[in-house]
Amino acid sequence: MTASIRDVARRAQVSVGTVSNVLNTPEKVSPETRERVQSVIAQLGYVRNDAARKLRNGQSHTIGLIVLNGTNPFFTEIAQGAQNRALESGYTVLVGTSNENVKRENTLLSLFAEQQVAGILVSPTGDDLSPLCHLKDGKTPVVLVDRGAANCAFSAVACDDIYGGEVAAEHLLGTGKRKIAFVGGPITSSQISDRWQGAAKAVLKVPDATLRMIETTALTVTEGKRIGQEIAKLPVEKRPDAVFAANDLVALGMLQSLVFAKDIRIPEDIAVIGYDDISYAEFAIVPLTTMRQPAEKIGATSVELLLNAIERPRDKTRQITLKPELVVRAST
Amino acid sequence: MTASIRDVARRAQVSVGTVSNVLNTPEKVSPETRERVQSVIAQLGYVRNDAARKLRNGQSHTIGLIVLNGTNPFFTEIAQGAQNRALESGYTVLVGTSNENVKRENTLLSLFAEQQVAGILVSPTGDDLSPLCHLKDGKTPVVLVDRGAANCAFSAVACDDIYGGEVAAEHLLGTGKRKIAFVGGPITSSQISDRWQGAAKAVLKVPDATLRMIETTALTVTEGKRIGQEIAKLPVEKRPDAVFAANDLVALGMLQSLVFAKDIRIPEDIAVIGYDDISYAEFAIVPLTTMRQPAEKIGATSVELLLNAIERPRDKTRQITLKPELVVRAST
DNA sequence: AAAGTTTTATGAAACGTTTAAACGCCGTCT
DNA sequence: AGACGGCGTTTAAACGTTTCATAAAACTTT
Repeated sequence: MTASIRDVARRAQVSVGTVSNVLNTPEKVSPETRERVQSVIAQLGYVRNDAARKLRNGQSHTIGLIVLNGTNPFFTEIAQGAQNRALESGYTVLVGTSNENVKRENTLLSLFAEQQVAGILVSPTGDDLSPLCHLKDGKTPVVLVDRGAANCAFSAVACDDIYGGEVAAEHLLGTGKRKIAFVGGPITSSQISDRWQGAAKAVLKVPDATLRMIETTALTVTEGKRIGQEIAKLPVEKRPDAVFAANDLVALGMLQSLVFAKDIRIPEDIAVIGYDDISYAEFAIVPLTTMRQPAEKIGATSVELLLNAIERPRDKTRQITLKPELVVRAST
Repeated sequence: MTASIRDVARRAQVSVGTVSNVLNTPEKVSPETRERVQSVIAQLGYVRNDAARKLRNGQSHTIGLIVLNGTNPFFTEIAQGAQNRALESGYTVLVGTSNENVKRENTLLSLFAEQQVAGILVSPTGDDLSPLCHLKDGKTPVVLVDRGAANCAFSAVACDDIYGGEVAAEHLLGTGKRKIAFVGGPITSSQISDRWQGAAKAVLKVPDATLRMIETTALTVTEGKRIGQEIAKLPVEKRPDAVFAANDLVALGMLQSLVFAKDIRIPEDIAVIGYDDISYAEFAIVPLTTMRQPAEKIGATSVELLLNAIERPRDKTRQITLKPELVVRAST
């Protein structure tokens, strides 16, 4: 149906090998032949068959990326950063969303394996990294995104969530707040538990400060809204005077409920801080104070590490940790 | 390096054909053989080589999607809807972002062609659909997303932007506003010019109402902010009393500038309406009135049409038009 | 028991590309 | 004149599947 390298060869009166050379190593072909072949290629609208190519030389120029949530701007920015960096080196990125679902993550993983991806970028859902180790043994490089590697089995671009949690809590304490609620979950995810730990560390340093955990089932706007409503229903003395939301989505949802509760002013009665600094945090109903994570940079750096691992498989794995940064706005 | 179907065959003491049958048509293989083969597959951790598979039977189960802006939630929702629907039918979606750049769009197009995608979903950047026609002649089905097909060359899932523009403007006029500014651009994009036309239609029906165009270079938050500042700088009598932003991103940016201008109240002095109803519109500093587009449904429907075209190439192309819906919030 | 039918397994060809080795040609050097 | 090297080109094998024609074996029917 579509023109193949053989059709081009016939039409240009050369062998298939020569056409292939025009495509891959043009300097090996004499100028006249090269031009003749190129004009036939244009004429026929020939495009390389990537499947045959991949099959022949065993590796593709595609890398797989698995994010936790395809609609969270934090992750779409990571994806954007990754794609741009990958494109620079002639790689394509296949993006998949696990929705924090281990099964879906594994489906994607085997899909990627079937595609013979050159490497995989993954923000893992659970604590169990064994499917990934399995892949690694099979020689597919893997880089962990937004997650530290417990041991040094993987290269990783981590974000210092303990530090981030600490800074966030310190900021709330610094504005005079003492009854802090941490809203996030499920706590099984290491990002969340790290942020919690960081916050706990900061709170311990202030004698009369307290920290409590309000657990969500997912880090979504809807969950944030729900928790916000519950807090608004509480009698005034039982309410926290500050909320540390585990990400901006949750914070945005909470803001929404709290703002419309009639006896709550933000930040005077309840201050709210989020995490990630998604683009919409700035435009929220009350501009949201948050811990900025350099999402694009995370994506780009991950690709960088992965390309490294692809090209020099014997190199040691590398762990890069990026620090979040406090951005103060009206909500605190 | 990695196990192939031949390794499996040898280990299971059968021919390669049989292994292939176990994989593709298990009912043709006797239960004992099948189990033996399957256990060897598990043992060896064998995964199909998709490249070889594609090569052999000429078609892949991948479809390509090109969106205008990978960070606009409207498009990420379309992508989400498309992926989910595609997954149901065993297809994978390759998502690319053109950033409204014709060159990048063509790069992606040829990338997809090399991947032998089964079909392409595209929200085209310019008015020139000839590269797409070219593809179509090459028998790759193409479906236009968020864009009507001028003639019937393509199937398309369009959104009735003229109607949307009209409803939006009518709403503003209905709240007593008379000096309306349309903020959007570049006007070359058909979505934008349709919305503008719709608005013009509504304004014409009201004798003392005026409509003017303020052109942006891109539909981004940054551009919205800039225009907002310019409007705030204008002397009061020259200001519009209502703004129709061509999408929510622009609206959000404008809101940001206008809210912090000291002598402007929203919606009393200036009302703002957006377009798309991205999830963050609801949580904006002033909850944003907007025209809701059913993004997920657009994605899912597009895939539906595309699968149809893939399976029955001779069928007539179909045009589906979805209508947006007015969502009134505090900004008007 | 022979002929026919169904079930199950095999073997080889083909998909389109890349690549290493081989080849022929021409000019240069001994 | 013969050997040598470069250059440009061709040839053929390989990559891992699927498919289809064929063969062998196991039942059914006369």
